[in-house]
Amino acid sequence: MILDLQARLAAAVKDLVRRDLGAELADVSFQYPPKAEMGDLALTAPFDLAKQLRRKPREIAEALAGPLGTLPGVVRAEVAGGGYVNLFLARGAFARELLASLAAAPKAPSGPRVIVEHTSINPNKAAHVGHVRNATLGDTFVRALRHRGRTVGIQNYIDDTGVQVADVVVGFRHIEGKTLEQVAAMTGRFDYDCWDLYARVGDFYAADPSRKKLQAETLHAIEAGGNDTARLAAYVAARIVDCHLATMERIGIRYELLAHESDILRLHFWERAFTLLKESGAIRLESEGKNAGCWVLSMEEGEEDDKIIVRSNGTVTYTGKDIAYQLWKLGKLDRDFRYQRHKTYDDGLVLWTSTSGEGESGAPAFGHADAVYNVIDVGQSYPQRVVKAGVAALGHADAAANSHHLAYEKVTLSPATARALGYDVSEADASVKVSGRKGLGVKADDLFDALEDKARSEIASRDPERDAASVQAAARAIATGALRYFLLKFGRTKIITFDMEEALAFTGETGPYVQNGVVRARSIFAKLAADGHGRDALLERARGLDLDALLGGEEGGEVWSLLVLMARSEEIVEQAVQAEEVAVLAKHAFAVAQAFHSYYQKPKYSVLHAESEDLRAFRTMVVDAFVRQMTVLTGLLGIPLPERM
RNA sequence: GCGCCUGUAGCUCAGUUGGACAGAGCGGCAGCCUUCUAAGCUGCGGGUCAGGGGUUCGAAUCCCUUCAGGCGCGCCA
Repeated sequence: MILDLQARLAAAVKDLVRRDLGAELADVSFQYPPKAEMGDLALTAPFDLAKQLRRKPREIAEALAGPLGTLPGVVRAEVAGGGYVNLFLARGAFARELLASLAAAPKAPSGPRVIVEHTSINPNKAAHVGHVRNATLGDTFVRALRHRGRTVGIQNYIDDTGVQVADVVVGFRHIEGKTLEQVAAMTGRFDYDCWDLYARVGDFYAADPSRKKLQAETLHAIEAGGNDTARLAAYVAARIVDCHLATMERIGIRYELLAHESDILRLHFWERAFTLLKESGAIRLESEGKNAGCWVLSMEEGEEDDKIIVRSNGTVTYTGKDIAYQLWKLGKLDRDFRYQRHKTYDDGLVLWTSTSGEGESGAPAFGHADAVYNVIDVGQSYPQRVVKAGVAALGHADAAANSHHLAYEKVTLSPATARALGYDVSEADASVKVSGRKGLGVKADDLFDALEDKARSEIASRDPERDAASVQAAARAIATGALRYFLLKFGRTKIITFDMEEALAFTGETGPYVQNGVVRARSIFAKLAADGHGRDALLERARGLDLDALLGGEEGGEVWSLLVLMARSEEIVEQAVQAEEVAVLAKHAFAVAQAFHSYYQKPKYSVLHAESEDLRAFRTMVVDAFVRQMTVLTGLLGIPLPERM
């Protein structure tokens, strides 16, 4: 909401500068004074103008302060520091505007069409914490994009023909000697069983390197299709994907399309892309040198080596296939998948899957995006740059510019956590790498179970009488909030050294802290109702209050700083989208909750025991605004709000 | 060798396009529950922003350089 105000003020400031100083300001940026007493918005224009006008910032600030103080919505302006102009806003009007914006319905998506691809776990074993980091980042980014008006499609890419799936198939066939029927008859945690089996396959190859040829044969059979090996692989991948979907749904993460590698192969996306790349001259056939016989793509920037797209034996590299797929996402490949319904979520959202067989009618238009965000770990930066270069080389400069790699760092394990998982860790190690090959990692469901258990026991220690269903619902919400906040509070370029004890924290800068703020606020309404005060009547009464007066003074000042912080929310969401950094959202939600906790704590600001009906109405209004704002913010973070903690 | 990322309080991390005395959580110490649930609040202590140089009215932030750690650079996927 503060963005609108800033835009209005910026225009006024430009006019003023033009009229009084005869100078042009390109941008007017606002900052926030370090202390609330210093003002509500800080204008840095005098610094920007200093060079242009060859005058001291302070002098310019003094010249501007007078007229700035008379702008609409501003009650006074003060010069501060070396040349800031601090604006004091008209509190009543500002508060009314904020309240109106919080009451308004969210706007329907109308902006550019965007695809976000995230999760994309190899379908051969259970998901681990690192995968949850990917999914949480992607899911939260989607929520932020939608909030800012983008039309977003969520895709999860399934590499069902890769070497990882082949390895598990080798395990089933050659270690365990199982047929498809026997595998299908397995009960229990299939993804966990495959996790262990995958680790055993690593040992199996290591014990006799000649066994590696089983991997090659299996991979070949999977690609060829129409045989028992391929059918087993398809079964394993499909069943694991369903495990992953169930795991992610526990923390509120859903998808709209499962795009399968096998369909990209069968529908010949690559062949079409190859034709386009050759025709446009984007790739060239090398006749000599180390890459003789290969089709290569020149990397634009720097002295980088050419990237091989088609090998001298005529087969395409992984990166080549990825270029084809990216072209499809951007609507630059005149091929399409066919689609089938995979499942319907309980709220009616349909998850579609790609297919190369018969398609079903009713599928929305997938692909054809104006912008694409691929959420993939930072290790894939180079291939992602190649994909982008490939799109650009085809002459799609805009599409290439709109191809984003949302790169994030890995999750490693703290020595303590690795030891708890039964691994020997030397004293010197600061962290331990997760390894699917070794079966070393914290499984997502195990972590979530641990969080739920902890939440249940915390609840039980506070309220032993509470009924089981209510405990379960709250425990689930708290576990989700704790996990999502934990994974979101770090910047995405930061390696997270995962420590079980730290992840299980429910106090301090955590999801439960944020949730608890809202729960406490809501409990005020319940108490009010029990005491015979209607919330709606109080809110109605608040409409008639003199907010300028109430927002002055000691309590008013505290409320005012809470309102200003809340008003920054839209700006923060936009920042998260622009900087592709959702951690700022998490930090902001925490800051708002913190400001509220501090205010709420003081008995003298009690809503229930307010000195007058007007004060009660005023405080009710504040609490209501906080709940509304936090509902938006926690919704963006995917942090559910339990009825009670 | 080239490229990217990271280095800020004892620990884990924030720090917007350069801006006002460098912030939070945890841990430590001292307090606050017949008071809207204490998963909370208040106070105290804690920093040569890895080192050095430069640009600027102003640098944790930009440039150069050194050091330390991580990742990437394959006719693997």
